[in-house]
Amino acid sequence: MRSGMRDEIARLKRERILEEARQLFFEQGYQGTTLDQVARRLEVTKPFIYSHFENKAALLGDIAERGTRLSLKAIADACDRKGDPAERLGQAIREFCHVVMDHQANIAVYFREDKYVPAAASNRINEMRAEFDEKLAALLQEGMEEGLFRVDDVRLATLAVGGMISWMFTWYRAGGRLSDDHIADQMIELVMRTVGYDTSKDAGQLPETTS
Amino acid sequence: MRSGMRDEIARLKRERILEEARQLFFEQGYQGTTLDQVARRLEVTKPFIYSHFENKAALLGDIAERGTRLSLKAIADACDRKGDPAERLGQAIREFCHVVMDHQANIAVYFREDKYVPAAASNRINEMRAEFDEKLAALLQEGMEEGLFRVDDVRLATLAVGGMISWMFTWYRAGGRLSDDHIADQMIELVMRTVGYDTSKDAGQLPETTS
DNA sequence: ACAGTTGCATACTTTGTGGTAGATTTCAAA
DNA sequence: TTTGAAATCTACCACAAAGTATGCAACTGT
Repeated sequence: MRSGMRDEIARLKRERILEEARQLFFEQGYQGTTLDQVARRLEVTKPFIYSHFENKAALLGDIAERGTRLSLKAIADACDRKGDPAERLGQAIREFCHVVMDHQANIAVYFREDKYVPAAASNRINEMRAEFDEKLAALLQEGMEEGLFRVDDVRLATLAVGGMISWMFTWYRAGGRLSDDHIADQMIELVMRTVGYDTSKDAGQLPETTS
Repeated sequence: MRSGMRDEIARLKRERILEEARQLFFEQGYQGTTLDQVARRLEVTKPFIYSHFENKAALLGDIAERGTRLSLKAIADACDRKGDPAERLGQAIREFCHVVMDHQANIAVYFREDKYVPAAASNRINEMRAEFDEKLAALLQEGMEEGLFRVDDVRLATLAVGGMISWMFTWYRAGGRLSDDHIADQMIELVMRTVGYDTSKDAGQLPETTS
């Protein structure tokens, strides 16, 4: 067996452990979940987990870090793209919405269990969160300077927009009344208004006073 | 000693216990806080707490329930008042903002520790949350019908607005860059835009195309 | 086929903390 | 001052769950 394959298998095992842990932490809380429960779901025993992770908190750290990394990536990718700030903001919100919906458990577990994330992971997460806010704020600022957006306080608007989308992890249910794409479209619309973008400038929208 | 005074003292003691518990739960998490720590802060011992509360979860239940009750009251009071929907929404958001800022620990602890709130309190909380959403949604609906607001989906807009304000518990710091009143004013402005209210109709605002 | 290494289960220890029984103090009323 | 009850402390228990020592089994490479 080539040694690359061992690593691949080890990575797969880690992934499966994280998968079950994330689901149980999401459903029952971090402290409300025992490692024996996680092991039982995987049809293994506790030492199996300990042979792949340092301790229980390491599981939480990985789960939380992934949620943050994906969120940052969604925003960063869209922000760094070409196009006018309105288009880029729309795309950033769309991707962030999908991250929240597709990785709801990661995001929810992180925000709830923040306090128990190991310091090393927590530091990395805080850096990513700072970068997330900076990217988003910079995009709003740019839009302001181009006269596309209008807000009194960019920092506050950033928090408001970020919160509006992040909050989705509390109410989103897969397979609900609305499709994921529809939810994302709607949220984009609401965000655009929040930052004072005049959607009547876009094609296919009725200006307010047409007669 | 009149028996009324005993009750008053008992209530005071309960309040002090809740006060310290709330602060510690907020700072360290519910499971991260021991009852011995709470007792130590009060300069008493554990059985003192048990003579006033059934168990640890009862503390959490009371803390969580209060946060929800105050949030609901803020929205309900403003919604049930007279005035046009825009004024009432503005007032509702203002009061809700102040609840989040003044009772941040209650709100934060509830959202984080949701899973560990006893069933009885949890049921009452869920009823209040449903009422919160209904009141807010009804107000948006009313504003829609009067042509003041414009959103594609009232339910989604309600969640977005509620989330934008609720999320404040994650970033608000007392004594920060902006005053509480200023933050509330700004949030009202952002919410009004989100629901499609045309603020240029208000006095003192410049219409977009004046020349 | 065999040696050596890796991986995991059995079964155990340890510790922290929620919760409690019973002793003791405090205090109002007589 | 005495008394009885309410309030609170001292000291303890029970137990759950994180983490581990030891050994066995299953692969890998020669």
